[in-house]
Amino acid sequence: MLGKTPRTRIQKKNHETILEAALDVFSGHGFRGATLDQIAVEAGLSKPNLLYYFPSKVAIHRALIDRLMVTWLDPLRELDAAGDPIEEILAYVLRKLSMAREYPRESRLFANEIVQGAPNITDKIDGELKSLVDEKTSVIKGWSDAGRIAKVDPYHLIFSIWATTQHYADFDAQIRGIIVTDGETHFDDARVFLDRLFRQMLSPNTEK
Amino acid sequence: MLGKTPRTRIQKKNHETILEAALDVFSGHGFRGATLDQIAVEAGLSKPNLLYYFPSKVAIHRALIDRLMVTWLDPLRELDAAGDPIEEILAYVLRKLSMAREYPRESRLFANEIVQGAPNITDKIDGELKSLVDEKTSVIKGWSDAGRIAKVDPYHLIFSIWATTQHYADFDAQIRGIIVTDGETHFDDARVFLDRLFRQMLSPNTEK
DNA sequence: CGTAGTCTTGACCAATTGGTCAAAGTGGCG
DNA sequence: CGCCACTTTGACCAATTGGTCAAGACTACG
Repeated sequence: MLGKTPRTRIQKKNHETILEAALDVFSGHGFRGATLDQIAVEAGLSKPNLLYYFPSKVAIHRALIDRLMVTWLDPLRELDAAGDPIEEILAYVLRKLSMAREYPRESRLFANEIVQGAPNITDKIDGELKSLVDEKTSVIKGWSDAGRIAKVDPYHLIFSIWATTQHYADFDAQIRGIIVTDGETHFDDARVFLDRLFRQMLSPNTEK
Repeated sequence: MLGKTPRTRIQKKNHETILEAALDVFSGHGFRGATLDQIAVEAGLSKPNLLYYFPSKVAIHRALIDRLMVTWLDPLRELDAAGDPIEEILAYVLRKLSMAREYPRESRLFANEIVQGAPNITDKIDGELKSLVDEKTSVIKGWSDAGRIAKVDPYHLIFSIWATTQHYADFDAQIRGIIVTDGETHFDDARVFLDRLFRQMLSPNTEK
């Protein structure tokens, strides 16, 4: 049996291979829709071999979620209370948009989980996620109260940033059906659009 | 066997009961995660009885999607080229937000499907959805070109409206974990926030 | 009533799926 | 080389799942 942390090189490599394959399969089919056989094939391993490295299907899923939860929240962590308010928030928007482009599978993994009621990650949502959001919303509220940005509900600001950026990863299939460009130019267009959208709202001078 | 349309009263009733139960189960677990037994229990019918009214699991899912596709696009259809541009778009935002509150299961049904690559509805996306969006974006572009609203990419405007409004239904579990209010006041807050967000962006006078 | 069509279900089936296990490899180190 | 821990897998299992079927129950209608 294996301990919590991989020790040998071969363990490290296969651990990685499995998680990579599992990310593909889980993000594309959801937890229930994914099968160990699919993951095994994708990883180039046999099913029992998978279960030599991870005790169960849920354990693989859990390991994925645990690992991703960290990097997923990084863009928000970097929001700097000491920086220029508007530029800080806009930089956060761009960071999130970049993650949607570069890590769409991770985005969909979370989306799948949350759409179905977040059965396996309620603890993480109520825990680290909530506390981080609480911290950053109070920073934003500080800026708002000081008149450095327009008066906005910081929670809904963050929700709208999440929604608009992750949308490009999570609803990619829909977007590709509507915008038929060959390349991925819509990410550039999205960058321009979202910058404008949030800049307008945050700008404090445009008060009535 | 049954024809395409229910004929007797009892058929009509059970058809309805099944679709209602199926909406619950499919929206909460995705297509693959949902089981006929769950739907049967939820509907208060036996599994073979389900299959008396629908030939297969996919047929139930298909019937749901078909039925919902119509009403789901209604808010966009109502966007009136003859109305006041800004108020038309803002009214559309509110209509979408209302649907997210009143029909969260429908929203999640679509979300589940699209996140996983829209395997069963690509035809509908490339068909009615795309043509409707094309039509309305050209209306918005007309307003934009005429200077009646700010210059914005109409496609990304619609995407951002979809994203921000549906987010309240699809990511409800996350929102509830972060905003701990007892009631559903966050829908009212969202209304205010989104109105402001999009009004600012669309307002033509705030040009540089 | 009776009977023909409609509706319902218990029993059953084949395929899939998560997981087990014992036995067979394989790598590295003295 | 020889040994031992680590790694891999074919065969197997019980549970679940979508779907079938034939027999029974119900309903409407003459």
